[in-house]
Amino acid sequence: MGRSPVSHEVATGVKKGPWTPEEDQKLVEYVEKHGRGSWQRIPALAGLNRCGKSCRLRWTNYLRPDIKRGKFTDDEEKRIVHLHSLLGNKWSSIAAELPGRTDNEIKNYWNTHLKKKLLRMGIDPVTHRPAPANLGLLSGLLSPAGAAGNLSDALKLQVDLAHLLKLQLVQSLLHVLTAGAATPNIDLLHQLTPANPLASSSDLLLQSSTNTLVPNLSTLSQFLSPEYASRSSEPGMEISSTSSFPAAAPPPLVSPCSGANNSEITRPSSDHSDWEDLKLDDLDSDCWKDIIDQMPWPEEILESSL
DNA sequence: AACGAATCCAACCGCTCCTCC
DNA sequence: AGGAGGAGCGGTTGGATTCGT
Repeated sequence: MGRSPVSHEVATGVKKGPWTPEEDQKLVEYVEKHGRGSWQRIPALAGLNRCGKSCRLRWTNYLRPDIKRGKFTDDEEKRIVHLHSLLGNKWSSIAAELPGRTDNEIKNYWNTHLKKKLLRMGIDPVTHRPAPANLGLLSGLLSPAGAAGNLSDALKLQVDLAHLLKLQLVQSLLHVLTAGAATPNIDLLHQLTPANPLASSSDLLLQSSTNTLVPNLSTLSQFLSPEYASRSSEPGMEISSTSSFPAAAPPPLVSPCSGANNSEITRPSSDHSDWEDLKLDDLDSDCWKDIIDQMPWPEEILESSL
């Protein structure tokens, strides 16, 4: 496995390629006895003909005692997808949320399994939005030329697209509320609930595990939709404001790098189907103008996906 | 059974970031 | 302030393994 051990003796005499069991043993024994210290000095001190970088990599990706080996569980898969939607290719940050897994392992698993899985589901693994090809198909069917085909299929797809855009709209709303800042836009949050007795700061905001403030989706959802609010309190439907995600967390449809601070996981998650239940039609208050102004319009959403 | 294609994943490379002086 | 050196990160490579014909 890996690279061939032959012809990797560079001019410096430092060995490259796969590690032998003897080398592994030397490194493990040294680190267990003396701790990590300086990786640059470890090869000489441990009696290894390797560069420090190679030792660090071998230790962190393979020899570390707390490494969990074996297949990824469904829960781990979901968490990787969810975290990737928030953080992008920040493999070390993703690995930090999955005890026992290394960034290299997660990266490999993403590239070999999860990326393909998402593509099969029609989701773009980069943006976590529906794949461009699907959107193109849908928008094509909505045009007069496209509607010339099977009408019921076209109507069904039109409904799907409407759901899709509504979903994107709500995701964008949350993005505006949480985007790129340690604190959400408190003014907008208050405008959301002008006549709502619940609308105190403590009701609207929660403190996350990273000590940043995030919108309290439970309160907001009561304003948005009583039906949603009741469902979100059901077991398994709780909205989390911490970095511990619900088991059924879907891949959000927002871009992972669209202005949000990647170092902080502050965006709450919820179940896909719940978003579709949101009743945007019920909302006719002027307070939405500011929020809508900050959102990408559907055309822009489509353009950015195509 | 034999062969080529596809897939997997450990390890390397080059770059950036951080710390120290 | 800025240069040097070390640590860490993300992307890529390529041999081993598995799959398909």
